[in-house]
Amino acid sequence: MSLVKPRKSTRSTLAERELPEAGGRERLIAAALKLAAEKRSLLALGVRELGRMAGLNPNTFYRHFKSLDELSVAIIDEFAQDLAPALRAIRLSGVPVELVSARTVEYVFDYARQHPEAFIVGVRELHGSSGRLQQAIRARIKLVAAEMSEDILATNGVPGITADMLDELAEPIVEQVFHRTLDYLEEPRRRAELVRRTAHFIDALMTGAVAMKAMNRWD
Amino acid sequence: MSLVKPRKSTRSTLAERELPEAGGRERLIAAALKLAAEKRSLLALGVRELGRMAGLNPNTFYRHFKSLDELSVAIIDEFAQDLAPALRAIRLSGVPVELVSARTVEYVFDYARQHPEAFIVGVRELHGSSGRLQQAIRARIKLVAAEMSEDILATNGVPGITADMLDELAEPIVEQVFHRTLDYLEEPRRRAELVRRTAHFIDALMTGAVAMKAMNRWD
DNA sequence: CGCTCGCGTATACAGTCGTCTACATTGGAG
DNA sequence: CTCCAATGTAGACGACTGTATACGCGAGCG
Repeated sequence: MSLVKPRKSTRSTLAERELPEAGGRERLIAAALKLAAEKRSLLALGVRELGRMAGLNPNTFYRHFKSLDELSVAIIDEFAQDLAPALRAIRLSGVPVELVSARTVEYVFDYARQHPEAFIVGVRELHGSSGRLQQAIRARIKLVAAEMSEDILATNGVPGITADMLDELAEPIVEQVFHRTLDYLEEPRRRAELVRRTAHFIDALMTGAVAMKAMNRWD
Repeated sequence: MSLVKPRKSTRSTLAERELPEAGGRERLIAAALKLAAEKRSLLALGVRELGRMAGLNPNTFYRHFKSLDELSVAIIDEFAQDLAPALRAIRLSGVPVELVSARTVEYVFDYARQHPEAFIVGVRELHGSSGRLQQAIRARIKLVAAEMSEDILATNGVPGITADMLDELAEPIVEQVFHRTLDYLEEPRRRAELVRRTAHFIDALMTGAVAMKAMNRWD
């Protein structure tokens, strides 16, 4: 058994990420998010402007990433990992069914408040010109939607709704919540209303689908 | 009464727009749409790349537009004018109520097929980094949504629905249709399904809102 | 100790950029 | 006819770009 002490590098641990002396990679990621939220799509950023924003020489970029494409994918991966399990926890938490929508929406919106740039950039790239980034983000949306569907069926959260129906409705719902995070970030005075409206939207969609099925208008 | 013959210029009429010899302005607009649909936001395009795409010297851009911002607004104005009246015509046309959603969705999707770049760019800029363009596009969405609300109420198209409820629901509906145009453009094999699903979405949302109101769950 | 690797910097180069200035052509008005 | 406006081109300039190459430093290993 090899007892090799790992080589220490400037790749920071999670704790270090919160320090101003974070490593080059993290500084470039933070710089990219900030610039993409303010200016242009991740893939339209410049290596030199990234370097300036990160307080690094532009060439340092190539020490960590082969391309802007690789940087972009790394960013999406980084932010997509925490959210889905937390949403699932809310849905399986025993919150009264009538409140699940509002609680979930609140959670997502507050998460967006903690990572505003990630959400801004996420929504932007979902509709951007890079098919690859779109697909990466859409895959995450599909995952959240699939879990949501499973949970709703498992808990009988919406009596009368079927897997087929959720197959149609889950993604538009997740997407709508995703979009509304930007409103939530931009309009602090309307926050309570946005939560209420978004929860209404979800509940109305589910309720209507069930009613339409009962009337044989869901084919 | 002054009988002044209007000065002829290279500003083309609508018929001329379809000729390869269209004027500089139209060529720049077409070039901008094409580039923005393929590459980057309108405001991130370059004057020289526009010139190249339009087959013009880059300086010609400044003969027609003060800035990329002005070009962008001109593009949005150009494409927003035809759609709203046509949608209204469908809603007021006497089509059976159960079919209005599908007919409207079909019309919008086919319109998008005739102007693919405009829709691609429209959705992109709706979520882009230019607050001004966002607002311009959102204003058009609000207009379509407001007219839709009026028409639904005037024709009693959705019995039980109120102006308050439509105030919440109309824009998400219009926005959803707008977004789905891109799927319609990108996935020809799924076109019938996309029409059906989008119409379902609209009908379910309305039906659900009415049912929730009847249950006193719409506050 | 010397060597290697990771990560940072500096310099350089060729290319591209926006925009300025000047010029040219055409059509229409007086 | 001359003059002016609209619209197009060419050349120039300073600034900026991505990326190649070289160098430097510190940590860790043998």
